[in-house]
Amino acid sequence: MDILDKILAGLNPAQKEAVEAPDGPLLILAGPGSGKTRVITHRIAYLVRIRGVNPQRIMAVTFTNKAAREMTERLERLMSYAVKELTIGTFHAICSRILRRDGSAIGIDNRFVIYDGDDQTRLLKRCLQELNLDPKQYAPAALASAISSAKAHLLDPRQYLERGRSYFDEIAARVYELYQQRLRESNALDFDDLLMMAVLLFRRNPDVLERYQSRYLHLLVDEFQDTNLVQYELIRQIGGKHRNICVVGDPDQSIYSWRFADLRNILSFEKDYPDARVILLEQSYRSTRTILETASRIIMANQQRKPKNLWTENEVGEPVSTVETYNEQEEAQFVAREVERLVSRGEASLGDFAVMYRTNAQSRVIEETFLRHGISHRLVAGTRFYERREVKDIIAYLRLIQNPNDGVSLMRIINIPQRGIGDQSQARFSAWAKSLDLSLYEVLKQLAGKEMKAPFTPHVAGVLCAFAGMMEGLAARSNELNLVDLFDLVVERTNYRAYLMNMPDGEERWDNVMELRKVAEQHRDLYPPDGLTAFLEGVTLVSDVDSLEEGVPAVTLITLHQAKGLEFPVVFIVGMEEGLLPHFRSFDDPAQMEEERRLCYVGVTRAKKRLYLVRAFRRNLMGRSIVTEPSRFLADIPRDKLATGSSWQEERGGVDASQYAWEKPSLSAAVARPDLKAGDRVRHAQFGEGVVVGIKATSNDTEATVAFDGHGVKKLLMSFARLEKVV
DNA sequence: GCCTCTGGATTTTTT
DNA sequence: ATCCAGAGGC
Repeated sequence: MDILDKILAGLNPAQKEAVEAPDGPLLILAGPGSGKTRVITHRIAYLVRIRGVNPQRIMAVTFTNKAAREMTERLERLMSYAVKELTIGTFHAICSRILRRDGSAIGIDNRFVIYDGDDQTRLLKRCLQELNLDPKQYAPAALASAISSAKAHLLDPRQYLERGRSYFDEIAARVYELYQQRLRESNALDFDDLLMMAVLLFRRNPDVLERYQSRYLHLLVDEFQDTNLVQYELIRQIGGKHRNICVVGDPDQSIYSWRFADLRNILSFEKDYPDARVILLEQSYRSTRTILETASRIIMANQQRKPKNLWTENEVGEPVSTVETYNEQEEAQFVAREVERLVSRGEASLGDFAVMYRTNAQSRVIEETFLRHGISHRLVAGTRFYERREVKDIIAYLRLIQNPNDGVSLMRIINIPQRGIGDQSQARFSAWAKSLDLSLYEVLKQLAGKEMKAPFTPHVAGVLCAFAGMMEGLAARSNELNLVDLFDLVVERTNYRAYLMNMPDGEERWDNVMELRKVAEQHRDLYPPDGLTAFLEGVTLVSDVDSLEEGVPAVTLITLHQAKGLEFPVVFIVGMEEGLLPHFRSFDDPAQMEEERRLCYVGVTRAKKRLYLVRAFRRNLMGRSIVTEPSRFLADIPRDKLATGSSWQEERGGVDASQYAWEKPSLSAAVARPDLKAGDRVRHAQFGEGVVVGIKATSNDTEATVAFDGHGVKKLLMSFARLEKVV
């Protein structure tokens, strides 16, 4: 078969048009399941194999490493050679590579370390302390977000201050300035720096930019709707010469505005590149017609959007199931039983299922329930592996070896394992370094070399010297040892195992250290310093979805955000409630509310065959059980798409048992008290006497709303609360 | 300096 | 419910 036929085989006309589009800017607006990844990969194959473009001159940017990996794998099947020569990666990974290579032009030492969110918070707290600011008043998280915003908009502290409109902004600008100074001293970059510094590098060094511009003849960007201003600028810079910029995105799936993703980038694109060819991919191959129409109806309610006309040739499929359960335990049980039911009927296998939720906290009940049911599952995220204490400790040692200036890592491990350097000594140590205007490590080194006398007790001074000596020793060996041996040496010298084994969950923690060692083994073959660099970069720039393997026989538990770009035959979206989806935090902001809707849309469109929208009538939030309202998004689903005739519009808030869309989850302990009715007078052990205001039947219990004399209105479960009827 | 206890706050989403 | 910071005891 002819190569071109092979590349175009199975593509629809719009996809073909995108793949074969001539040079010049290209904007592809692609609905969910319309084959956008396919289009990008096939276009790359087309460029290389038909148009004869040197693969070294193509850059493809993805949102996650996983997407990059998948793209690479698909390309290997399509072109079998030269795939390694392509530049494929996330914005962060690509920028990091650029900065390692050329960052020296703006004063960045190529041994820089990358600070993750946790490191960033630690550093921010130190900055707050130094500025005598109260971390309660100025939450590190809020400051981190302000700084992140500044960087995403390419503002330095001064520019940020100029644009500031509040007292908080002023404080934030001051913190930002100090924070940035500390980063620089530590030879460290945070995630946002990677992007911002790359842009600055290009701005200040046209010759460097020119090198990249000339090299990259073609630039392809996935998930374009989630790019922010820096990323947009970066694309503009690198693609500026040849202007063969191909961006693919779906405005309806833009869910990262809190990371300063800006939908206007899509509009800007058409303005900045008026000659851009716009291609719409509207045929969807993923979901059943019912699911696709449900999704369309949900997203249609957004005001700020361009209408589009998604269609599919797929079968109508099963109706969407909306299910209300009593509480989150029952919600989880419903999911578990439904999984069991479909599996036992042979309709699906474990790997086909995904349970999606708005907040990570929701995963817990599901996980516990699955454990009890013996349903194997994999939790995307959980306590993230690379954020675990023991893992970060070892990483901190290795980072410090690579880059002695890394202040955050140094302070992290200076007393781990315990060396008797407590808070007091640590504070004195850093204050002293500051007064000498030396980096922390520099001070340590001089201390060890007896070049200065320290304002510490002899004991503390001795311990610091020993620590310095150990680090020096490790650093000295780092050039001759491969990464794994270095890893082992760090663990051995620090006696880290014994330290962990002293803890109650030491075994488990030690297992994590060994798991990390396995990651290190992947870089064993690299030349010593390169292995360390590659390893450290890898462990910082990974995301949780990256480790998600396909074909594992387990149910996937995942947040709606993480689920973007994935698909599953059977999807459960749990917590379809006001306050969760949409989340409370978006209630007062229409733009945010539209984003919540898009998030819901993303979730719904992940499903190929079956979709369940589940909610709990009661949910435990911050310790207290509260009564929920069905998500407003449910009201937009047409009746005929649902599993039963139940209509949320009519029954909003209603908890009549007959309204269950799916089979009623039945639990034991059903205690109905038909003898009790509104108006009855009752007595409760704690609240005293009151009047029954309402009675509601739930799936397995009865709930009474009682107005107590002097205790206000309470909702009580008849199975738990001992209510006595007062005659 | 370190460990333990208590009270208080705290939960959106993440490269 | 759980995590964290600060206080107080060893």
